[in-house]
Amino acid sequence: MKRIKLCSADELDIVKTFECGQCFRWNADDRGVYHGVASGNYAELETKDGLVYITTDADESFWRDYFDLGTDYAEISSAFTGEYLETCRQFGCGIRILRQEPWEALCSFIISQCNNISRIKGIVEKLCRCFGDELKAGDVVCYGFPSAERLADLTPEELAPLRAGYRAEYIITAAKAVSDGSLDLEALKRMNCRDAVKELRKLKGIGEKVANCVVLFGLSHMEAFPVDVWMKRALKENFPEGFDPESLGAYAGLAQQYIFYYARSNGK
DNA sequence: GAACAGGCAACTC
DNA sequence: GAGTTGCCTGTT
Repeated sequence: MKRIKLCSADELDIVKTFECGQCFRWNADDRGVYHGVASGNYAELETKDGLVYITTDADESFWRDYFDLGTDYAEISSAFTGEYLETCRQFGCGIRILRQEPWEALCSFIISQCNNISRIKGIVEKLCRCFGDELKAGDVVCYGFPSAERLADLTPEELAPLRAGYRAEYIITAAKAVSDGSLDLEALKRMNCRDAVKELRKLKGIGEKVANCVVLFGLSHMEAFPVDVWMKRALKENFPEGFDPESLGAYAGLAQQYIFYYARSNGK
């Protein structure tokens, strides 16, 4: 593996980005180095002297895209005005909206429903170990996210060891739809956000919240605005007269992530 | 043992 | 259409 200087720590705060609830396969070791897998590529990230370094076999261009480094977040978030949004933006600065694999995002956010992060991570990890391809990067052995094709033929009984509960059925339903072509995730990327959400919601077990997470984190629709119980609470407290995400424009999803991260960290 | 958790579907009025 | 309930599992 090679070690590359990726970007400045201002552009990418690895702690905030990996801990803000958008992804489930990145974990820090006791030295603060994050280890993870994306699209079958293993990487380690660390911050040193204001710079982010990445150790990986994959191309730098892959990771630049994954971390959305071509987008100027300072510029696009200047549209988030008002005291509260500015506080959230400042608090969350350095968060990147990861451009995750569509299928991985769909499957992961199905698992996320009514679940806490550590349990979600545990289930996703077991899913990869049981059904994903083994990957080798240097001395490290890890597992890729299993394809929809691989999961489509499984029975709920075969997924039972994951302890995903009633979500197992939803995973299989989604895997079948993706593998038989009735749900074309790449096509959803090219659709507008609202239609993509509508398509995803046709699947059993995919509601408004999960669909919005999938389009934001897996399909790069930055205007998506997932609202869960934390967001509901935060918006109610700070915008008692109501709040319209469309007022935030094409990058509402970034604002959502700032608000969410602030709410989760402060309880407000 | 009961209540609850980053949600959804099915059912009620 | 707004409100209620069961659902797997794990934690408190």
